[in-house]
Amino acid sequence: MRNRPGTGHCGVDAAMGVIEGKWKVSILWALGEGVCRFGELRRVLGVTEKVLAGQLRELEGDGVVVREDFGEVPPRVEYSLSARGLALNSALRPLGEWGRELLGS
Amino acid sequence: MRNRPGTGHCGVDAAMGVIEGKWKVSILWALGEGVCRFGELRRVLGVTEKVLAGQLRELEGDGVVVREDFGEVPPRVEYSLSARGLALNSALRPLGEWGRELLGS
DNA sequence: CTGTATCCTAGACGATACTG
DNA sequence: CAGTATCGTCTAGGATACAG
Repeated sequence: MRNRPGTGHCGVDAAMGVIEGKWKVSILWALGEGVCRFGELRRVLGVTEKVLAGQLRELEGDGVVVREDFGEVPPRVEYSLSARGLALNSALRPLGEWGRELLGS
Repeated sequence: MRNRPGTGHCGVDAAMGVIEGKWKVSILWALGEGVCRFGELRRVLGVTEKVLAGQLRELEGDGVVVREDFGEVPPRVEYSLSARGLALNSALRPLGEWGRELLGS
């Protein structure tokens, strides 16, 4: 969903652009628990390789996720949160509390 | 975008469900400035009636926006934020700051 | 194991016309 | 003015197959 309007709340829009994607916040959440391998992430979330790879590429491009390739055979790649990713997770917390209240009402 | 996973960060997911939609946060932002009529909103955002109406219905259904119909002729309808909507706007602020930092880097 | 390449579908969004 | 009704488009996401 590109082409977001820039009505003045630009910061939120920028953040939404980063978060947008069906699995992004789930990935952020999972990586918040600690480093995670591709396949592990895949199993936990229950998402196809193509989609997971895509979301990870975007998160990586936005600098919130770090990809580390160990260049081994068989392949071993680990994903983790960058400092920026950690900050994003924190910024998401109030929203999470708001949502939780919504659920319990 | 329904069918979000429930990996444990359920609150954020619930919130994302409410916010999801190209114009939702813009609407929230605009109404944060004060009460607003349908056409006014439409002009400010530059969105079609159909889409705006849809987004407003959903926000109303989620209890963050209040619709007041004055039953006049010609029609006069005003939209505003509920207490819950105000809280949502506040919960969005940290995310906005995170996004702003992202922009200025 | 960690991806990429194709193909396909649902649904969000937009353009336009119309109504009370 | 504040919508509803139709129709068309576009793309994110899913299924599947294949590759290094």
